[in-house]
Amino acid sequence: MNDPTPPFAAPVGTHDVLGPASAQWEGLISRFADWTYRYGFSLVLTPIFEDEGVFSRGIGEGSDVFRKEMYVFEDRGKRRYALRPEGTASVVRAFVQHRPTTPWKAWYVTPAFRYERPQKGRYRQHHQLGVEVIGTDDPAVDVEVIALADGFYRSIGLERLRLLINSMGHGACRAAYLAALSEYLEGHELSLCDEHRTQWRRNALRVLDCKRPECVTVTDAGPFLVDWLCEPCRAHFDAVVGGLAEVGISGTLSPRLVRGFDYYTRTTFEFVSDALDGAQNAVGGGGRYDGLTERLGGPPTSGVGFGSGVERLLLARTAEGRVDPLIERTLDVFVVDGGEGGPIGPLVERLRRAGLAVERAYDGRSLKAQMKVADRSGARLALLVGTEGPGSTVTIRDLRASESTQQRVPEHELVEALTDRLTKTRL
RNA sequence: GUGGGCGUAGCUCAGUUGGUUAGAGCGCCAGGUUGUGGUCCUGGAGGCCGCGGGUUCGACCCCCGUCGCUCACCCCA
Repeated sequence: MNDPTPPFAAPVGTHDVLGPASAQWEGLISRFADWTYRYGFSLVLTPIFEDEGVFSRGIGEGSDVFRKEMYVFEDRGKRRYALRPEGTASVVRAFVQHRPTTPWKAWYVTPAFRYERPQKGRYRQHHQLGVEVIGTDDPAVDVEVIALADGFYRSIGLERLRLLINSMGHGACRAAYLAALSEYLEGHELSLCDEHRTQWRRNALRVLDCKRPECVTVTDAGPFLVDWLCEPCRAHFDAVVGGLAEVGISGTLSPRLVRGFDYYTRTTFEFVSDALDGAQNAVGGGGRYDGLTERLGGPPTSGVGFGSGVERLLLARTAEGRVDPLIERTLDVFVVDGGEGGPIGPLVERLRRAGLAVERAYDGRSLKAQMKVADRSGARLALLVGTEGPGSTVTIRDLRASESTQQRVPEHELVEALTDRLTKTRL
């Protein structure tokens, strides 16, 4: 009973979600489920660990995530696995394995793991929600995915959002651009920042994403991918931007936006919140990955999707002053045992089976104590049973009204009476 | 990987230049007054002051180490 400090705590960079925070999570996730439903998506569940190759080939060995943030381990059968660092690669692997009819529209919410030092809005185990559409390169789908993200974000109260958008090209124009960029960087190697002076060859695109002034100066004067797009890629990008405008969504062309994973082709985008500061202002992002299925052993198949960090979204909501849980989780009735009737268990069960949200107290507490618990439970109504001896009537008491109002009701009319009162108190 | 800040009750925190039984508010429990909650009053439970070592007659306070939390840099959600 008098343990000093508990022997265990959640591991570094992980956290438990309970209390008011868990209501926010429940609300956020159910709201996201609503939005994906409207757009024709269905839920996909995949394991949180995969063969390491799913991620090394998927997100790319040149990505920072793979190089220094992967949670890899060997199991008892000496197989090398990795905890998923993001959502897309697993979903694409599942697509290749099961080959659902296309276009396949799947949504997910899942833990994701990055081995790095935790800080505000960034954890070793965090959670991501997102969608993927696999099996079409129609720019209308890019528009849908972005519109879904935008609509969902706004529905949870994020208003200070900006959409950044870019095209990474595909195939020949991407290759031609990479060659040009490499040639350019080679000539300006000495002017790059400390890290990229030696590392740029690993992944030249990452230099575009570098925020250090040395790199910015160099890349500003160099080639940008949007100027190198081939005709089909150009047309695709124009169709995406045009389609967004048609549905009333405006974005900013952001030629530096290359994102963290190697698999992106053509459309890439990111939503940043001006309510969050600096380095962690991205609340979500995604793009197209037209070569990813092949990398994972499938047929050439186009795909596009986006993902968002749940913790980051909640942080952004808070920063915008939104604390409401987005979902109603209020008890309808709290049953108080007056002690002079029979056991209240059967009555509580009957009400629950009738569809009401019902709670009660335990441990034989006093009437006063039960009323206190009832009050704090947030229930709309208290139901007092057995307060005036055994009988067939119970008392309904409104816990919300400032002037307490009570009504005695015969037990056989109880459900109707409660339903009736609840309808009134909700108005 | 690199730096800064912080570890005292379930929570938020006080704790005087080191000095005896370590405090407050909130929460929790019980009782009183409202027939029966919310307001108010009374009482109570709950702390090896993160952990280990050192200095000292004496350490929550000073020193060293350690673990943990947190914030920032890098990068990402």
